[in-house]
Amino acid sequence: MPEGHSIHRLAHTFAAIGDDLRPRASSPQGRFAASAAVIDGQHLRRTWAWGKHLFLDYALAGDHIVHVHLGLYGSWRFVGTDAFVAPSHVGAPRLAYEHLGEKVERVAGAWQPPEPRPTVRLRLEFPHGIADLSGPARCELIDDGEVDAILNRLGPDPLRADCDGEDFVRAARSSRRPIGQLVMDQSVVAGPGNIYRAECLFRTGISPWRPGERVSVDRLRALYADLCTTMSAGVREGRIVTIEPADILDPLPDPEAGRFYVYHRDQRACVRCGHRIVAEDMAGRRLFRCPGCQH
DNA sequence: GTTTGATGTCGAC
DNA sequence: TCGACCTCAAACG
Repeated sequence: MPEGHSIHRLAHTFAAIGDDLRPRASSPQGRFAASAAVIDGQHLRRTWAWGKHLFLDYALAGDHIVHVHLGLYGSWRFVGTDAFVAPSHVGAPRLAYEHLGEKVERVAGAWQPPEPRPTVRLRLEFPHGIADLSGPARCELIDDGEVDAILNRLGPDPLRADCDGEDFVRAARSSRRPIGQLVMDQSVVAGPGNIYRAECLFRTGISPWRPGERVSVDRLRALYADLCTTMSAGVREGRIVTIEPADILDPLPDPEAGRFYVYHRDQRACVRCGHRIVAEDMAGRRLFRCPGCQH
C-alpha cells in the first residue's frame, strides 16, 4: 500500500512526536531482537525518507541507522494518549488493535500500551504512545556506508526539495523501456508506485506504453512536476486523491468515483472522454489507462 | 474454513 | 519472466 507519500508522512509523524526521543525498542516477533537491544533507549535523532525508504538515525557511537522498507504490506501503527500523535495506521489497509477501541487508546493519564500483535517486528515505546512496525520487507540496522549504497540506487524523489527532476528526465530520455515501467523504477524516480504511475500518466496524457526516449522533454518535465503536486497532496491528506474537483461527476455515478481517474477503474467510462478504461499487465503489475486520453 | 489479493522488490532461471 | 517473501482483511465456499 505505501507509496512514497506514506513514507514521508511517517517521517513527519516521528518528527511530531518530539525532538529528544529515547524510545524503548523491542521486537515482539523476535526477528529484530538483537538490533532492538542495541537501539533500546538510545537517542533517536532524526527520521527521514527517500522514496519508499525510511531511515531512523540514532545518535550512537558508530553508525546506527534503522532502515525500513514496508514492501507490499508492511505498516506502522501509532497508538497513544492525547499527548501523543493522533492514532494512525500507515501502510497496508488493516485495522490492527481496532478491538481496543479508540477511547481506550486515547485516554489521558495512566498509559498502558496495548499488547503487541505477535507479528510486530519492531515496537518503539515513547512516554505517551507506541509505534508498531509489522510486515516490513526490510528492517535492518545499518551504517552510513550502507545508507549511501541505498541512496546511490535511487533516483530523484519528487517529495525532496534537494532532488532534481532533470535527473529523471535524462534517465527516461535515455531508455527504450516504456515510460510506465520507468515511473515504477525506483532508480529512475523514487517514490511513485502503481497508483501514482497510473494517475500521473493519465493527468499528463502520456501512454504508459510509449518508450521513454519517445516522450518529449517537456512532457517528462510535466510528468515529474505532476508527481510533485499529487504526492505532496498525498502527504498532506494521508491518502491518494488525484482527481480534480471539476472532474468529479455530480451526482456521483458510482461510489468509486471521486478519487482516481483510472486506477482500479477498468471497464468504467473515463470522466474526461467517455472511453472505457482498460487494465492490462505491464511487467507483472496491473496497469490502468484511458485509450482515449493517453498517447 | 480456505483462498485471494495488495499502493513492492529481489534474485534465480 | 517467475516465484518467494513480509501479513492479514476481504472474498469466496
